[in-house]
Amino acid sequence: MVRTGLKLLLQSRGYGVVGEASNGEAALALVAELQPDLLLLDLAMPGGPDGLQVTAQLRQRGFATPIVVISMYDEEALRQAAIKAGANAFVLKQAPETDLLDAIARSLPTLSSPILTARESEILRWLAEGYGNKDIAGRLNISVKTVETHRAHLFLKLGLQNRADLVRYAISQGFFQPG
Amino acid sequence: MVRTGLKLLLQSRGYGVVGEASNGEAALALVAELQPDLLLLDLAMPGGPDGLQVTAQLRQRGFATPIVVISMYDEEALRQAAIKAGANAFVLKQAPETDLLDAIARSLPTLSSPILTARESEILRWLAEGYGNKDIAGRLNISVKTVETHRAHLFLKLGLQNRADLVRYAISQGFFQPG
DNA sequence: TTGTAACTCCGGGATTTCCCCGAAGGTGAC
DNA sequence: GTCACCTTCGGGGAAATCCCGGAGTTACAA
Repeated sequence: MVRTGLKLLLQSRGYGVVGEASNGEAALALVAELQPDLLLLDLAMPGGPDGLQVTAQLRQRGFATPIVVISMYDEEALRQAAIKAGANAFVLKQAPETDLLDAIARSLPTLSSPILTARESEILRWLAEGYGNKDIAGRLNISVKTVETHRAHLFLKLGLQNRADLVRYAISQGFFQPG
Repeated sequence: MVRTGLKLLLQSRGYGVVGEASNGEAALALVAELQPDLLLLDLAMPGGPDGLQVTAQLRQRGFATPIVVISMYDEEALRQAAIKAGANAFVLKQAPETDLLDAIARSLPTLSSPILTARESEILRWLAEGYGNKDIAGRLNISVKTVETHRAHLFLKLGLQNRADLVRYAISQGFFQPG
């Protein structure tokens, strides 16, 4: 449940979640299998190795995967232990989500999403809101043809096929909420 | 952070989140102020009254607000205490999100959305996925005209204007995830 | 039995919108 | 200068949309 919530949070900010594990054993196996760009790890896990041990294990096995550790307890000792074990960041569960997103962003310096020009982003918003090419052209005082060109570039850059994809992409990027 | 995740999870299923509180005091005040349709309550909260106490307090004050309690610990005594205090459901944090959604659905019996026929729901899915009328007609072995009829009915019933609205509606109803 | 209403299916025809092709001017980098 | 990119635009064909309209089925009520 909590994992699903976090997953949605991450997806809403444009991150893809390639795997989930409910315990330390599974986490270790999954990291080896999926080679993710980043690992989000809860210190407290049921049975088996806890977050600290998973972190240490991964580092011992040579994985450089950035690790962001989440903890329910705000104790300096825990923080230092996590960092010492090899974690890149330590975030409290009680902290606002911006803390987590900042920590992830800091730990993921090189990831980039397709780069859209200002005009393309603008038109993406309108398209995803459901406006037709003609409406958008009117608002921006350009021709329908120009809007179509930008739309085509959006499809190309984002690898999308249709407007529904565009809506989902915009939602996943946090442009707005579905409801 | 966790609250934001849960919020997204709920929103992705069509529920609106009208308020959030980080402790028991604030929760009590917010429920009185906002009169929500349902209260999602963590048993463990920092300082002040915990989830059990908040539940009991609300019932003593005459609030009939359905309460779904979330707990990290799978102990029968806790479950019984929560129910006895007046909670409508008890869900474990480790449980899959469907448990939470089921519990909420059970506690919110009277909420309804527009009634779609089987065919309409089917076509809504395809439309929201981004398929064209022609594709859908081919898949379902019906004519494009029929697809258009169902689409028109969907717009009428749901009060929507365009396909983007349809996508957002489908997402908000949990037909699929945006990402 | 006879409406009658809802669902599902389909067509014609006019209109609008979308989509794929190419292309031209401007800007900035090398 | 050349090259890449952004932004702008048009032609032409495909698709979707928006008006109508009707027909067969089921189900339920008068």
